[in-house]
Amino acid sequence: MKLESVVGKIRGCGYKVTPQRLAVLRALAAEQHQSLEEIRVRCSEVGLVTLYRTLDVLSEVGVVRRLDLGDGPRYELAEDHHHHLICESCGDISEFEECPLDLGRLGVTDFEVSAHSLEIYGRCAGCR
Amino acid sequence: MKLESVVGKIRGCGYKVTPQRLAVLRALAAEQHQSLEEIRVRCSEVGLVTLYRTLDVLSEVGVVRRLDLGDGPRYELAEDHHHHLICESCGDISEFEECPLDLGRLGVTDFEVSAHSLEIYGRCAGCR
DNA sequence: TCCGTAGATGAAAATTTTTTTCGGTTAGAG
DNA sequence: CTCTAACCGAAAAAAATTTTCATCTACGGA
Repeated sequence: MKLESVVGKIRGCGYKVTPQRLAVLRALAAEQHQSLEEIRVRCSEVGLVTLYRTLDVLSEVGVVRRLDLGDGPRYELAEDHHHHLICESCGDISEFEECPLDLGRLGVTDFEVSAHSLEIYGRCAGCR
Repeated sequence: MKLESVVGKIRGCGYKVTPQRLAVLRALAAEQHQSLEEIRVRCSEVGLVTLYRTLDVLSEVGVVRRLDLGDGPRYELAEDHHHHLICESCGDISEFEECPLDLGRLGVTDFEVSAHSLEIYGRCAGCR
């Protein structure tokens, strides 16, 4: 993701671009769907409270996506649209881009769809 | 859902059927996707700790499904397969049965799918 | 470039949520 | 009817998240 556009989004919402926010973004760029603790390790220079607040801000701005994959909350950069494959055996999480969703087949009217999330649970190749 | 089959599942996993567990089941039957607090109100005779443990047991047994729809955890009876429509404006949650998923189109091999969850976010009719 | 200020930061404390401990109780198999 | 593994609730502990508050800083405007 272009840092430039992220900075634009942050400023666009009236927030400031601070070293702490950049550090969190850098930490998030290292790996998708990290837990708070994992992120924290990657940017130990940022205080815990600030980390919570920063993730809130980045989520609000649309740069970060908050996930709930069964174990606690996880966070990832919202660069591309993708879904998750979660192995119930080893806990491994992987992504896939193909969206096997046929929204046309969804028999719902009167609802303006803005986003969706799909998680698939099962057993990964290694665990079978 | 047939109470009988639920009791069977609980016993089948080596758990006992207690008045508290039945009370929680009754509370869950009143409405889908309730928060812990909502459930608690509906079965105030069950201690908080027991409520946590009961939800764990019922989830393990497969009678209850734990949801993460953005705000804290929610629970519902796992009677039928369905997905959720979440209104980002008023927070209302509704269900739909039609599963617009074409798993065949999912380009993933080497993964044994056992379940999936799909949530659709947007604005409901009333909020538009 | 310098200033003023709205927004940001971190440490500590407060809250909220969830889990553990433990002594007493009970469902249900035999 | 008995026995015991499984349960229960209250209190305490631990973990997660939010609030408070005094101080600091990003950055728009002079």
